Amino acid sequence: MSNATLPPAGASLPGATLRYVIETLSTRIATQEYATEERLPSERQLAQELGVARNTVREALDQLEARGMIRRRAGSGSFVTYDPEGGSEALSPVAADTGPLHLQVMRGILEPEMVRLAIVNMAPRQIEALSKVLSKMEAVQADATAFVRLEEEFHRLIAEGTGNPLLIACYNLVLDARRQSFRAAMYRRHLTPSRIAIYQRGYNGLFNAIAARDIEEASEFMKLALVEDQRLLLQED
Amino acid sequence: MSNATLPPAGASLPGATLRYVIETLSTRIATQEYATEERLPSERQLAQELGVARNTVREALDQLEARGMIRRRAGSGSFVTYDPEGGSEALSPVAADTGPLHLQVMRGILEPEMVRLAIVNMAPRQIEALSKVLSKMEAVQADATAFVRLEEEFHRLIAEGTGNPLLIACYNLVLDARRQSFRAAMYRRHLTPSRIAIYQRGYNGLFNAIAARDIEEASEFMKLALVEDQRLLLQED
DNA sequence: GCCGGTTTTTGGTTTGGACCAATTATTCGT
DNA sequence: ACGAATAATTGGTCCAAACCAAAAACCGGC
Repeated sequence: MSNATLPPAGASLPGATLRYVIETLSTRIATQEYATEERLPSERQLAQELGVARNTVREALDQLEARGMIRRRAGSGSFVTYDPEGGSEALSPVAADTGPLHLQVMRGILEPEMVRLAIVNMAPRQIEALSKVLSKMEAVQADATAFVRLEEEFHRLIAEGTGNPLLIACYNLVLDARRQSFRAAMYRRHLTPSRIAIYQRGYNGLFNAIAARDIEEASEFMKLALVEDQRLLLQED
Repeated sequence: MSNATLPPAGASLPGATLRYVIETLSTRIATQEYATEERLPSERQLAQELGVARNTVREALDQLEARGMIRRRAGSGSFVTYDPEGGSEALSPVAADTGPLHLQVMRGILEPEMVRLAIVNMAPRQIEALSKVLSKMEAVQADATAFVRLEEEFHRLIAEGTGNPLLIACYNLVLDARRQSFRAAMYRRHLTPSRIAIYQRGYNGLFNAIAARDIEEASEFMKLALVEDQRLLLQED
């Protein structure tokens, strides 16, 4: 099973590696790729497969254990305790009862202002990180899952670009909810390659506006991306 | 490897080293050997002094930070936040590093839109709840602490009036930060009775606009209240 | 004086390796 | 076959080093 998602290579931003491992593993658990009660690969195997040090894998497993998704037994292995049924949820309780419309409204409020703040606040280094994510996006246009994850990373970088801890915290909640919505949408096969191409164009324009520090243009592109997401998420079946 | 106090040598029990470091440091903090607000030695120094690796020191500091005993700032150092006196209320980590300006920016983004949404969404019952809080505010104008608490309740009701769980969650973070800022401001005696009267007038106007479902008017009153808070919180000493 | 750049210090992240203890699998003597 | 000794595997702990970015300290020229 090639579950290749975000290549850990490149080693761009601090915290990126850990997040990648956590995201990957928790997704595999949530999607039952590692089924309930099943034993997941040894830490050393995971480290090799994901191309990271065992220490990092352990750090990730620590957090999954804290979330109650796995349980570890020395000498034996790590076992999935998460069960998609039975009311035990692994995702943030907020995201759980946030509908697509709620999400859309909140993004409409936050994102345009967020870009404005980011533009006047981002360091060149952060803009470069943004561009790196953009390149990765072009490279994975065939893989909708990977694309959505990179989109999220892109947005996260913009939020962090504002340098406002409160805004970052709030937007993390938004991203949680967004991830939730997109899981459902992708399951319904709404994210087609042609759509991805449209998105890609939007992000390129957004990035150029940011790099050029063109506030109004960036804000407009942000709104456009939102409208596109709206089409995708609120689409009828 | 010579140690000053409790040498971890001898028994090589698992976890002994970490526990030793945590015990040592938390004791030093509890006994005010590292006083409140004071900066404690750098991780590298501590590692050398205690005869352990920096990794272990960091692990220990992680736990002390989780307990709310210390707070770390990259490039600056680790500082004792533990205070043997005081109500010992743990504030959210987000609120901790959110400055007054960050808070103000975020409120400026959220609140005007929030009122709009609330107005078109609030049930009569919720409006009545608002009015009750308003009455209580008039009754406690002499008590600044109580007044601020009621203000928070007023805002929370508006947020809940939107019926948007995501927005509510975000705004809870904002309120956390606000509480934090106001603690400092009240300590500096900036919230005088005459100021409270001004606030009260603003809230009355805001409520009337909401009750009349006048969106623009309410949004304006909300912005006004924000400006007043700004005067209070960003005031020079 | 004081403002801007450079250097140093400090926490943050990741890697890689070594050893330990609990568990499981394997092998061997009878 | 069977059970005990043994080896291999797995998570748990700790160490050492390298590099990054944020903050602070420093320093030279206007």
